[in-house]
Amino acid sequence: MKLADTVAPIRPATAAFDVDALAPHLPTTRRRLRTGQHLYRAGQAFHALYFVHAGFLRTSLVADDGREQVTGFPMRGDLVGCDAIGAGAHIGDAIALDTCEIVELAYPAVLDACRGVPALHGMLAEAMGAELRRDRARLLALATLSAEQRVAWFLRGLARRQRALGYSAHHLCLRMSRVDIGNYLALKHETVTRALSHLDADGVIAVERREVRIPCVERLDAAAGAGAAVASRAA
Amino acid sequence: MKLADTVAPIRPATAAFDVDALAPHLPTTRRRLRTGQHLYRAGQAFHALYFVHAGFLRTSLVADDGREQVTGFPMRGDLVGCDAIGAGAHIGDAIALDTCEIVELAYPAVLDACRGVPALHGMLAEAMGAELRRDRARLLALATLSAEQRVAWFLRGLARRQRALGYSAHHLCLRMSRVDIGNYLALKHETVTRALSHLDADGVIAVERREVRIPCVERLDAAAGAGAAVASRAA
DNA sequence: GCGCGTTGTTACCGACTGTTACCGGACGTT
DNA sequence: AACGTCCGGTAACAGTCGGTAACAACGCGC
Repeated sequence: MKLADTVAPIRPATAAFDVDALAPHLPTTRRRLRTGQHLYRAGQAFHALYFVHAGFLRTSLVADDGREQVTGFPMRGDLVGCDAIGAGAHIGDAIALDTCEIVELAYPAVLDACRGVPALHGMLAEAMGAELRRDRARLLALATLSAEQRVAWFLRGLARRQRALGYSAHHLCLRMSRVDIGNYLALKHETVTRALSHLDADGVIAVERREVRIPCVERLDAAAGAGAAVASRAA
Repeated sequence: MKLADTVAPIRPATAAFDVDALAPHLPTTRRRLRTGQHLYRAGQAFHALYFVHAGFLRTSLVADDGREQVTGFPMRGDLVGCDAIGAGAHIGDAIALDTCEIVELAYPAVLDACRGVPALHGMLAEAMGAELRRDRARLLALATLSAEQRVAWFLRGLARRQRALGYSAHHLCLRMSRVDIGNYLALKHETVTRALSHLDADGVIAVERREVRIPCVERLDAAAGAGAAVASRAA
């Protein structure tokens, strides 16, 4: 049975990591997570990468003193856990924001599987390269953008990913709390609220709790300011 | 001829990437860069990774509108250019801060070389994983630390890497300008100067232009605050 | 020597964001 | 229904950092 037969296959342009092509060469297991369940926790032994087949997660880096930095919100088509390769243990948590379908790829077995198939050869390295580019685009955004621009940049990124998966880019459902968004963007949750309210007042978006409507994507691009430029290339 | 015969070999604990073990299986070329010369520029076709055998560089991410974000200061033992894997072209500049000895590793040939030798199998993935962890530790530092703590955290990281390479951790020579440090830490150069002056006034360090003495590493750790905790694990 | 550009330092002011506080609503538990 | 908790929104206040400016130190070419 193919991995992606319950829903439409993920288009190559969307997924850096083609788990369907890999599956025949690697024994994979599927896991189902419910909201709030952990995929892994900081300190747990690292023995597998995880491919998100459906659902949304939140990944974080956890410091020794308990401080937490949200590193991303993986969704369908994303590969999770790469930052533990070479470390032996996971350096942060991964928690489900809603019901998730996860494909578990044993490490280092996944290396052998890629090795055996020329077409899959650089796939893992390319997926990790893409993750490096995303991290650095975010660093640039955090370093150069104001609070309001960062929030617009964040919404813009979510909308683009939704659109890449075939959904509408004009309506978002934020699975994460204001605190999570703030942690991701190096802001406090009050500031996130302020920025969302202001963008709403300006007519750029329409916010109601965790529902966001984006009438005009171009206006959101403009609100994200100059930082928008690099995201399109690095995404 | 071995690659590392002009100076002492790099200890395995220091270098995530063991270029000496790889060399017999891959035709490598050496390049020499002088201060100010570019190793690559944003937009150039990506066809090789670069291993720093000696010298210091500055890598950056360049946005479409020309804004630049410094992403790191690679030194002896570091692998440069990984963030271009899968992108086709380099996403930023790499410039020499002094005379550099660079080993050029053709891509994707380096994948084949690793594939042929079991011992080198996950080496590239592990080096990239380490880079991901460094990026995320930096994100945590930028998100949680004050300006002065960030500067202390930066100096502390430099000192640790110097010590790992066998040099003294009590004396640093900053190859990069205040502007570069500020860009790396998401601060303005005046703020970097202020932080350095304040740390000097407190007796934590002694600064004179680009020379920094660190009489007591523990005091620098303390000045870096809580953010110091994660760096040791993620570095 | 001299002028000039670059880099580094310090001071002052103001804007942005963090801090604190309080309130309301949604949700689950007893 | 009553209660507590979590999440979200708003407001007043305070602190940090950026913006600007002026100046000093150094390197460079003439």
